[in-house]
Amino acid sequence: MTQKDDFDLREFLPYLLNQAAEISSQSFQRIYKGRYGMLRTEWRVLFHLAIYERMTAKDICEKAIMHKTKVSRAVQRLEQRRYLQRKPDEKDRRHEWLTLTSQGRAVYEDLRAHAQQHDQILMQKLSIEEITVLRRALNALSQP
Amino acid sequence: MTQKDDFDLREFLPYLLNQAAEISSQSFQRIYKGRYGMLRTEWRVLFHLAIYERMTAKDICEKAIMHKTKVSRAVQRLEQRRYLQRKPDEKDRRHEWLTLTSQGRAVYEDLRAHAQQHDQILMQKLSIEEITVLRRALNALSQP
DNA sequence: TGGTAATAGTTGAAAATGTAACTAACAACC
DNA sequence: GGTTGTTAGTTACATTTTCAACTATTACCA
Repeated sequence: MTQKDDFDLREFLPYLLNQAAEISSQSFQRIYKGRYGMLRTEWRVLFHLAIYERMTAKDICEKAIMHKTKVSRAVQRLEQRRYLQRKPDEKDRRHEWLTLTSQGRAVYEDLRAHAQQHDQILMQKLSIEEITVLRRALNALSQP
Repeated sequence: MTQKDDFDLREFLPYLLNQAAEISSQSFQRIYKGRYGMLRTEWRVLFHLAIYERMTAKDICEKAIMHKTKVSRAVQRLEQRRYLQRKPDEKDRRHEWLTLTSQGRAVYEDLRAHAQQHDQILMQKLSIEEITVLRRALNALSQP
């Protein structure tokens, strides 16, 4: 099992990104899954609602770059657990405004604290300068 | 929908990484899926075998950080399409050595060319310096 | 030697995801 | 006003993934 080719997988960005994303997500996953039985789609929706306060499912799709069926199902489950509320828009009843309940906000606060802690640990693997460049680069790559 | 919190999702590494990984994978997916009907797990196994020539499923699990059931199923499908061959180890018949067939190598060559092209496009979003730092950082984050 | 533990890999059922078709509400145009 | 098109969101079904249990083989050790 010795490397042969001139092409190095370790330089192929989609591969590298996926690898890093996978590994750096795992320990955070243990937290939201272990404490609240949540899925990745769910904490993402929860966090968006916490940060933006009031969004439609469509808004979340765009901000989080998630497919609408994923968002739809995540919202359903978060609603079942009473983490969020829906209110149809009076003027355009196709829209539903989503907001967190106080229970949802509490869960967010807890997870956010863990997320920040988790981020600290990740960042210890990098220098300040690397972190800055990394964030900038990831943001650039995230523009479709 | 205005931002409120002091916590910024756009600085949370697992989120950023996931976003960037997702988006930068999509156009490559169109290629391996469109041309060969392959899945992400499958091109990853194919590429590993092309580069390392001869591996067991276990080796692939470790290198690619994939669960053994994913690898097992990807190997099955690649075998069905005659992209790889299995040979049981004579000394320890729990191991199976996997190698690409010439057909598998041809598919790899084709996909590799596209991968490199795809990487070029991604890298146009970044400066040389950013690319260097990004690769280094992603490799660092990929160490569990 | 025999019995237990460990390892490589597979399988089946349950959970999650992707795709496409669907409903309901609104818009636009004649 | 009625027909057609668009948009937000849901649902049904097929495909993938996950999790746990399983087989087969080798290692360990009394």
